[in-house]
Amino acid sequence: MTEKEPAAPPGLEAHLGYCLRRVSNHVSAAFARSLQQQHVSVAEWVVLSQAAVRPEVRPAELADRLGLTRGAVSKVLDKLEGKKWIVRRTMADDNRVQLLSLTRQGQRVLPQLAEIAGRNDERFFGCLDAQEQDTLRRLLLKLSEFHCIRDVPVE
Amino acid sequence: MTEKEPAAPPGLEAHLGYCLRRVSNHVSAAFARSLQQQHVSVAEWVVLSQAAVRPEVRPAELADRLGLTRGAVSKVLDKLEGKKWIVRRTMADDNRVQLLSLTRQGQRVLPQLAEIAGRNDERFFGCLDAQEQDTLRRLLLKLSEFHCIRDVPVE
DNA sequence: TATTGTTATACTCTATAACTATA
DNA sequence: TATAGTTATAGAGTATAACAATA
Repeated sequence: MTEKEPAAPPGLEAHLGYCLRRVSNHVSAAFARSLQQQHVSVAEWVVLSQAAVRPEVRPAELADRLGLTRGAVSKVLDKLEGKKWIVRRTMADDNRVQLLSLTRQGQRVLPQLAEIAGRNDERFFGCLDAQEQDTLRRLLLKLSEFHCIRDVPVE
Repeated sequence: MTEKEPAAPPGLEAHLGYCLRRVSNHVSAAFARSLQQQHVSVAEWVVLSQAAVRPEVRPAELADRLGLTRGAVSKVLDKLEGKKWIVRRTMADDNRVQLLSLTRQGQRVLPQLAEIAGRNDERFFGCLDAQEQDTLRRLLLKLSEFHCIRDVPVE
């Protein structure tokens, strides 16, 4: 018996990164489909969530935090503004800067979207018991912290 | 004190799916960048790996397995054939069908790409000890099996 | 000049569906 | 008619870089 080759997994499954991606893509795709039924993209959900958590956030800060260009953020904001979920206000001191905030409608919609995310989580991770879920979360957080992953994933 | 709100995580981090995606996107992006330095896309790496594991595989089977359309697979094959890493042979019994196989050059390149994947894994998951890595793999496999995830992720 | 946000353009990846050829 | 693979077209999403307004 060799030590290195498990013989069964035919190459790709040997890589942890591959296993992670396979599972992650599956959950994310399901989530994206659920959102899409409400005509919401993942980027919109992430931007809306971030704007809710950081009142008066600026587009530039969102771009940094999300790992997108300002142009890309600008377009997402166009969509969210079109839905009347956020408003862009010009800062009094510096007219170049925009301050973002959720409208009442945006505040009402956010928990509905969060519930979609919650249901998606439940459906997918429900096959793990509480302790396993905890372990998984702990390992993911350890990886996040070790590598200083602060970016909010959009794609 | 409320029971539901952990107060600290501001919304997004409450979702396991979100944590998973954040970590997965980070590893995958790093991997994609490493591959790109060799002018190889993730889709090309996946298709090449699959063709190596299943000699004489047909494009249609790859499309099913990868969750892509046949048209998309056709284009990836064009690229791989252009690099002389695979060849398409017409099946003798049925001229509609193609049988794929790696060229000698493709066979030589594959382990080099696998090493890139390996190094990427090591760099990223190295902060977990052997047991933690094992636990993570076990949890991911459990999720894969429970949800019958067979698709090989491409994006 | 430097900075914030917008826009014009192009690129990549993928799907849909029409198409060719074989069966 | 049905099937395997290709190709034409279109759409989503993003980046790059030129741009306007402001500082």
